[in-house]
Amino acid sequence: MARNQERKEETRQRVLSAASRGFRSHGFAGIGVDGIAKAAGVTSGAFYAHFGSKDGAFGAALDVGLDEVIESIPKFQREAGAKWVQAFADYYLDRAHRDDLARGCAMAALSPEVVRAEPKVHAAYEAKMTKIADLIANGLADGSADKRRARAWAMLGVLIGGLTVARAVASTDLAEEISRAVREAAVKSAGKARGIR
Amino acid sequence: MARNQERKEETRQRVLSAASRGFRSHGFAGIGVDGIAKAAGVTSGAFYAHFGSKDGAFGAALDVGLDEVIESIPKFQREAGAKWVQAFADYYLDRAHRDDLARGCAMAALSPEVVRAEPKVHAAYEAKMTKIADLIANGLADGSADKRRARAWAMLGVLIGGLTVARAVASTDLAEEISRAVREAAVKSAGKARGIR
DNA sequence: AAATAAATATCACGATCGTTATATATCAAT
DNA sequence: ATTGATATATAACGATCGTGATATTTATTT
Repeated sequence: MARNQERKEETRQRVLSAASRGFRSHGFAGIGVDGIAKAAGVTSGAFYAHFGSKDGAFGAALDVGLDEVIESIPKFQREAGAKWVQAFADYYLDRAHRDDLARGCAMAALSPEVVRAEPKVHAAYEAKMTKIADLIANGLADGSADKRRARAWAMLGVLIGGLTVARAVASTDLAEEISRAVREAAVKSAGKARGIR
Repeated sequence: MARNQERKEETRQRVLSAASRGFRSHGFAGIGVDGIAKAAGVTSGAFYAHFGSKDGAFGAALDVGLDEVIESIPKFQREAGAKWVQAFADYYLDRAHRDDLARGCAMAALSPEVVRAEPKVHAAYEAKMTKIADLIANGLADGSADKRRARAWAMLGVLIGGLTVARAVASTDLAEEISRAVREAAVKSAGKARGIR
């Protein structure tokens, strides 16, 4: 029985990760259940054994995608100290991240899809995004808690919007120009930062 | 013959405007040709008489959507003078605009779709977005042309990203909190502005 | 080795997908 | 009134959509 559960969990992971990549690359409506299942090396039967519906798989993919952000922020705050905002912005607008839509940040790839999603997804998104903003605010110095969270939203906004525009333009040169401008603005919007040990 | 062309142009406008609303509301893959045609009160036959393909209709919708922005920026610069950035940001994050995805800003609704589009669409997007950034930069004071355009990209980024996040959260209260933060950050990122007469 | 349970595959459903070919309706010009 | 052109509608194509029912394979227990 143990081997069985292991196998099932492994398949679940493969389907979930294929769903994450698929939804980020093609949007919710841009890929089908069969396409996700095929990318995971299974059929739609296995898909429905693990996730009750396409919406369910999207919710799960969104959850793990935002959890990745929730885990990554404190990591930057620990490793880069008071310069963590600059480090995070550098990573966020880096060419490697810009070019990797399938594995890139869930906030940028999935937020536009959440806009059109059912209420339950909005609620889950709100909970995770609030957590992310609070983690960021906790790594900022000076000002009241409210002001720091406002700066966190500003930083998130410019990173997400900037990455989207940089990805949408045609030329690498312009994408680089936008990336430079957005990195600088993110650091400025966040204001004084502080490392977390 | 004149009456015929008039009718045709009128139908074209109805289909184009239905396509604009449909793509903004549901994304490129989220609505079909039949759905757009039905919303315009015609059938897919008429759709294909005016636009050779679904991609063609998306390109046209993107064009007119970004042209709306290109026309609106100088209007704000004329009417609100040196406070035009604040006025634009206020409008952009206003509840009315947040709640109207179908008729809202094309940059916010369609940029994520352009990311996945064919190269021709990327090129058209780049041309229009460059125009928009230059119009904005022209309404900013101080600094070199390069610096002003960098501030324009920053302002665009935070507005687009901020609106997307505000639209995706569940509660109106949080959407308002984000909107306030983003408005302030947009004005700050743009720096000193100047009206255009 | 046989029986049971669980995981995955197969198949089929009606609906909709984007697109093309053809038919019908509407118009201007004769 | 009739012709010719043009705008739109109808119908059909194969493909894919999301999902449920059922069959088959695989693993565990007796």
